[in-house]
Amino acid sequence: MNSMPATAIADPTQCGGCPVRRLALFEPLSTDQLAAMQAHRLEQRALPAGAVLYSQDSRIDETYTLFQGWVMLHRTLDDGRRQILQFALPGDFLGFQPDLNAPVFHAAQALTPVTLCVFKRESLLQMFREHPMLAIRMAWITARDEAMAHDHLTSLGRRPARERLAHLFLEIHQRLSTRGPVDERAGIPVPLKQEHLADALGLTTIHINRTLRLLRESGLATLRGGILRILDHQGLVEITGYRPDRFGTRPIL
Amino acid sequence: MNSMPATAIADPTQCGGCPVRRLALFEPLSTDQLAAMQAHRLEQRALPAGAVLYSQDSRIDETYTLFQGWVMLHRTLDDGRRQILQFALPGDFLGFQPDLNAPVFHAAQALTPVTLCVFKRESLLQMFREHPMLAIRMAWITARDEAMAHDHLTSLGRRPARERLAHLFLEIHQRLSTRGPVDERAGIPVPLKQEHLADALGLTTIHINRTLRLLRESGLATLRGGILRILDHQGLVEITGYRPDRFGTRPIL
DNA sequence: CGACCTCTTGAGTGAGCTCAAAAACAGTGG
DNA sequence: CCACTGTTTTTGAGCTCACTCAAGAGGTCG
Repeated sequence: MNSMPATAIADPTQCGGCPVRRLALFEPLSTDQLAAMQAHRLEQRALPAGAVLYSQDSRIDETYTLFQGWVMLHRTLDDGRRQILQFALPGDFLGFQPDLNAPVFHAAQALTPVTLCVFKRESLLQMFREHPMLAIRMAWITARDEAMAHDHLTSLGRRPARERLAHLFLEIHQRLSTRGPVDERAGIPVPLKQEHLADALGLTTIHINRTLRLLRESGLATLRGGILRILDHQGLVEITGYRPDRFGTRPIL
Repeated sequence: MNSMPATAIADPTQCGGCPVRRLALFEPLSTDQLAAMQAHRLEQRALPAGAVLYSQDSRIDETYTLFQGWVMLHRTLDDGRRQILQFALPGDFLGFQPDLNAPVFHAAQALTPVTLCVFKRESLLQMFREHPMLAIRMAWITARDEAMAHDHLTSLGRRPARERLAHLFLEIHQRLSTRGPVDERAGIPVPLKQEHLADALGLTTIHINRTLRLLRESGLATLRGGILRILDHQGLVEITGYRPDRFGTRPIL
C-alpha cells in the first residue's frame, strides 16, 4: 500500500516561489539571491503520511526543507527500543550532517502527508560555495536545532513525566505560533499518537496516557483526536519554567 | 579561593601557532587562510579549574576554541536540578549559538585548568564573511555536536543506568582516541566526580556509585581517582550497541 | 587534627514499568 | 447499516529500577 510515488513537480522554479520565501534557510535573503537559488533546480516532492524520507544507517545524497506537514526524526536500538529525537515542523531543515558521506544515525519519517523541497547534496554544497551567506545560515539553523536538543535533553534527564509533557506541549505551541497565528480556541492540530509522545519523552504509552489524564484533570491541557488544547498556559509555564523566545528567529549576520 | 585571574597571553599570534593547526575549526585550512586568521588577533587565555567561561542566561560576546582541559556545558533549573549537556574536550568549539545577541541557555565551566582561544563575536563574524569556508566548517562542527546530543538523548530516554554509563565511557574513550593515542593500560585521565556523571546521565550520585560498582564487578570498566580504565571494550560495546566512527572527522567540502 | 569533600553502603519509598484486558474508534467489505 | 478486524486509548494490579533519607568511611588540606 501507500504505493503513491513521490510526486516531482515539473517546474522547478515553483519551489522558489511563494513558499520558499517563508523558509528558514532563505528567509531574509535578497531577491537576487533567491533567484540564484532557483538556478539549482530545487525539486519539490510530496509524500504520504508514514513515508520514510531516509532510514537509519543509510547514506543519503539529499537534504530537505520541510514545507508542509510533520516529520519525526528517530533512532532505533538493536532490540527495538526507539527514541524520537525531534519533531520537524514546516520550515525545518532535514538531513544535514557533519560528514555528508557517512550513514545517518537516525531515520526521518513523515507523520502526515508532507511537501518537501529537495536539495541534492552536490547542489547544496555548490550553493554554499556560491553564497556563503547560506552556509552561515546553515550554521545558525543547526545551532538552533542543537539548542532544542539540549532542551529536550534537560527534560529527559531531570524532569518527571508531567513536566516533560507540559514542556513538549509548550514547545510545540510556541514553534507553531512563530510560523503564523494559531487558533487557541479551536486547538492546535497535532498528529501525534500517545506512542509518539512516549518515544519522544522516554516513557511508556501507558504512563503517557495516565499523565495526559492528569494534565486534563488539572485543567492544564488536553490532547484528544489529534487536537492539542492549551487550557492554562500560565500554569504550564509555572510547571516547567519555560521561557518563550528560546530559539530566536533572527539571523546571525 | 580560586582567585587566580584569567591570564591573557601577550602575543596574540601565539594562538595561531602550533596548537591551532590541530583544531577542528581550522584543521584542513590552507596556510594562506591560517595566516589570515591570525590577523584577527586571536587571544589565548588560561583559566583555573572551576572557572566559569560564561554563565546561564548571560549575554556573551565571545566564543572559544578549547585547547587544553575539560569544560562542561550545563543547564540549571530554577529549583537547582542540573543537567550536564556536554563535556567539551580539546578541539571543541564553545559559545556558538543561533542568535548571538540572545542570552545563552546554558553555562560553561572548566573542570580542569583550561587553555582557550578566544574569538570576539565581531571577529568571528568577520572571519565568516572573509572566509566562507569557515562558516561551512562551523555548520559542520555544530552538526557534529548535535549528533552527539542525539546520542546522549537516546541514552537518557531509552537506556537503563548501566548502559548509559557504559555508553558515556565509550564515547569519552573514542573522542580522546581520535585526538591522539591513549594508553589503555595506564588508563584515561577523566576529571569527573560521580556527581558529574549523575548530572550528565540523569541519575543520582548514589545510583551512579552503585552502577559503577556493578561495572567494576563485571570486569567491564573502572573509574577511580580520576582514571578511567576500559577493561572489556567488546563487552561494553555489546551492552550499548556503540559504533565507532560516529562523528566523522572529515570536512564537508 | 579538625573541617570538608567525595565515595560507599543500608533501608525504605515511589515514579514509572510490565503484564493483562477491556473499551473506544476507524476502516472495510458484505 | 452492520458485523469484522486492527489500531489506539484506557484502566487495573503488581513489580522494579532508581530515588530519598541517613549514616559511616576515606581522602585532602589548611
